[in-house]
Amino acid sequence: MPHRHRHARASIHDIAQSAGVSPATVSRAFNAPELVSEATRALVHHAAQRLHYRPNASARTLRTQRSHVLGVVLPTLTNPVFAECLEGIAQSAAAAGYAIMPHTTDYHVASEQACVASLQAAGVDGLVLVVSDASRSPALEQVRRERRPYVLAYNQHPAHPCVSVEGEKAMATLVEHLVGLGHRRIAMVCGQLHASDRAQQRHAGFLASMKAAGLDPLPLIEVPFVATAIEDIERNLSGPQRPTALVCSNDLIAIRAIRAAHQRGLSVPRDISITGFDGIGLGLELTPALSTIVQPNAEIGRRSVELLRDALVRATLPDSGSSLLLPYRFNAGESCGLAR
Amino acid sequence: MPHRHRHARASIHDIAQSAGVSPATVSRAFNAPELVSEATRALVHHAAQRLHYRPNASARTLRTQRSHVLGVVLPTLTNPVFAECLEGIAQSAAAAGYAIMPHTTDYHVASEQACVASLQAAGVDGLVLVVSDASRSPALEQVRRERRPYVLAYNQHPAHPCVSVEGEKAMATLVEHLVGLGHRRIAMVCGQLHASDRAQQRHAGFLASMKAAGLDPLPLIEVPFVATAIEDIERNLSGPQRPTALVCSNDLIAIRAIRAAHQRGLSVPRDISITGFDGIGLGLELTPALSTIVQPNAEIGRRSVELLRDALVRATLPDSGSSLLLPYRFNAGESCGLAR
DNA sequence: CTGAAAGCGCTAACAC
DNA sequence: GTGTTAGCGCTTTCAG
Repeated sequence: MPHRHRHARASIHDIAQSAGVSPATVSRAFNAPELVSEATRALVHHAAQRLHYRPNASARTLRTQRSHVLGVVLPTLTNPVFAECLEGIAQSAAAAGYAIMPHTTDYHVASEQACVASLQAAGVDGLVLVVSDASRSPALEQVRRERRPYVLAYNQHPAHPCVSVEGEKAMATLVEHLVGLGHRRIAMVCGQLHASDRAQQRHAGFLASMKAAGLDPLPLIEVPFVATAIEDIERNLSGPQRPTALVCSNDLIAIRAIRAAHQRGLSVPRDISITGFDGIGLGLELTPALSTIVQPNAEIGRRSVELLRDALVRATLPDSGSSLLLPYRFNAGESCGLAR
Repeated sequence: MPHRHRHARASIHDIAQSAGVSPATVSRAFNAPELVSEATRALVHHAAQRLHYRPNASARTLRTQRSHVLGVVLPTLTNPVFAECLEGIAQSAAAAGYAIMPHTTDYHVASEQACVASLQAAGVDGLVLVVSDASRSPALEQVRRERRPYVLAYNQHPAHPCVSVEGEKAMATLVEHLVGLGHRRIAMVCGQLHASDRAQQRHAGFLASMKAAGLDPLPLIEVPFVATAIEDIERNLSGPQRPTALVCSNDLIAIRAIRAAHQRGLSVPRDISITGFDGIGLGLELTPALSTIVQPNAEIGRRSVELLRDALVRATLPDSGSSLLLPYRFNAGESCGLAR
């Protein structure tokens, strides 16, 4: 078979031969140029360019035990929060010379663990994770079995290195805003509460600030399935004691709540106020613009990577002491109005 | 230093020793079990389990010249279209035993090429790409320099293997819908037309079907920057000859157009009709729900991976002959109404 | 400043 | 069915 090797990639050996030096020198010319004389360095670089040389990543990884790949485990990319975060991760990883390998779990706890195992097998140098519940997570146990740095994004837990915002406090801001607008009958809407520690924290913040305001929260509205979420919410929007405000555990749910309200013939914010949480880019461009907590989603991703990279260069594991609480901001938006 | 190797990962050698067989047998037990007797297979698996053995990916890659990693190049994850597509890619890649490495280009053509180069260096087995313009793309030339399979997603070009929908035809559906509602003064809104072959195709479809309807298209409204898009659109919405319908090149722009209309005091769809394109999940849940072309975004990702995987198992390169045109559907939505 | 040699962990001929 | 051997492409002592 002719031309079998026509497109075979040049190896360090080929460069060495072509430049008339040893493979070791070629390696040095790239990885420790200061150890090589200017002349040979030029020789090597020319040969490399001529032959389109690219060092073979797996050979290097095998030898150095460093893959320069970071693993990422996220619930889904269908929620823009995580897509925005991943974009941040991708950016800062690329800037630091790392590639990323993302996996999505679709909120399945078992899948979280499988993703971690698969990434460990792939030999990633570190992990950024968004887990359902940091306090009891098989995935995190799996992570800790190996000596590899990891950082949690969005999760907030004293036993782990986390990059997050203060969800409980942020939620208080929303409730206070609504109370200030005269709302008294306020209900919270969330997905499956038990499936997300973030939702739980936001719920805790909701309860606490309702109490502080001397108000009784209306019964929690749980909408476990996307397909039926709008109807589920709608069902809670009738009767004389219907809520005048809905506090949603995230922006996606808020968007569905707005739709539910409209289907009930309620205008937002005139007849009912609705708040979100997350600050997805789209939410701010909607009409009405979402009243929500804007988290720095891309920044959460970027900072997670930075923590990892720091740990990697120092050959130390990040611990809960390196956790970061990033500032959020309240977007008044247009989906809240005076109670009537 | 004691315990230096306490957490070192077990190698195939360790398993061999522990099971009392040769490394080759261990390898076979995993990769070609039928070549190994039941008894030794059990022996090996027990040893592997005991020592938490995970085959080292880079060693395997180095040896077999197959990384089982697919590279992905996308404009951004901030547009849900691509996030949904990446989710599809991630799913089917995982199902087929592949990991993925995504890179984002933020629509920069130079960055596209850099991403490809970096993925090639990383040794990916194949590439899924969404490029700005398939007809003149340095990234694609870079790809073709190496003998690795690649597939374009969303791009539609006769010289490349593509997974896409018929953008031009789909756009006609939208225009016909508007014309059927009595609209005569219709304008198209898009980002930078020259920066995207998809926008160009949609624009061509717009022009063609306007012509077919015997209508003169209003001047194209280009909104190059996200930050000023809403104002840019707003500026085109006054005067007696203002458009009664806006055809937007994608859903994100449609959302901004809706906002622009509202800021001008125009109600959608009563005073003005607006169409999108893409079918992002969110768009269908908005109020008003977007009138748009729904592309099977996750499916586009999945099928791209399938094409790649087929090529990989057959050791053949996919060519333009394997291109796939996936069905789209028209979502009437609520953002279009009768012209008035 | 440069080269020789060993080996990272794995798989695939080839023997037996 | 199983073992032996060689080598994928690279980096890193160790000599010189």
